[in-house]
Amino acid sequence: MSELATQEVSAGGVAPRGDYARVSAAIHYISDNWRAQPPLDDIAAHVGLSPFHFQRLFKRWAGISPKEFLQALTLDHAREMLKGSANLLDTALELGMSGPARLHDLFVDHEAMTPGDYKRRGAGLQMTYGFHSSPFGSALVMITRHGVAGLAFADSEDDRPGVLADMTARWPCAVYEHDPARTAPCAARIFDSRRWKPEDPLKLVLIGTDFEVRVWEALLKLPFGHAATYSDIAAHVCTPKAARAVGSAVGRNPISFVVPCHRVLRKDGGLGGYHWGVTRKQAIIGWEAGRV
DNA sequence: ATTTGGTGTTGTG
DNA sequence: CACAACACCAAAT
Repeated sequence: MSELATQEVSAGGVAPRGDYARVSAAIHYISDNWRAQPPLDDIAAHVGLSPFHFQRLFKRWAGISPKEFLQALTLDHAREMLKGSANLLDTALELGMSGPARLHDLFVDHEAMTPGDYKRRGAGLQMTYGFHSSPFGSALVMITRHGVAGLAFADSEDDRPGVLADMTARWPCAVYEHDPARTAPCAARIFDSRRWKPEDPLKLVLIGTDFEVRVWEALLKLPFGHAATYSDIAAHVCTPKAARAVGSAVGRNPISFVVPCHRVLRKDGGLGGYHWGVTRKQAIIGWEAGRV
């Protein structure tokens, strides 16, 4: 009803030419920087507008919001990751079955807990944990003396307690000790790709049910920069019908990022979900795209 | 575009 | 033992 009024206000700056330049600059900026998933504030600042103005201007010209545009670019790239991976996955998985059970870009050596250990709900386990800054927000790292057992993400200081609770609930009988000094080197290494060395693999401990561990092991074989669908994974560990079961298992992946659950996408081309927020999944995909 | 009916695994009562 | 919940999927509206 007040459309006329708003039109008049924006007509104050009689320069659609300038508007076009700004939108165009924004599109280029987003296309160049989508890997870093820049927040609205950054993009707005780059074209010299307040976030509020910019968001409205962009939507008027492009038909979609800056955020939607960013998501579309990410999705495009995710689908590219999927392209050649169909056969690649089969061979990687088959080969990895008989050969050494390890290895992707972040060289990893893992051992799974026995089902018996799993049933004890972590009893007898000593977990040392700490929060550390990462490219994807504050990262909670949990280690046992056998290796890394947990990696989770928090958006802010405020949801750290919730994230910690989420993780400790998975092994309720374990003993937890807060000691960031001990987990810091581990965190530093995980997020610095220059420190990924085959001769000194990162040790992981996979604590889960038999089925879950099989799924997570499959994820470890997905090559950097490639992706698979939930049903691809299902076909390998069980039957293609089990895509949904795989989804749940992937969702319970306790060592996110290291076990690359962000490389699993929906068959219909969608991104699928992410336990720590789809935005984070996008960010990690972008981070990888920047290092192929 | 949305809805529906089909899936396997897991946690709960 | 049954049942509901789930980071899914394909086919039918």
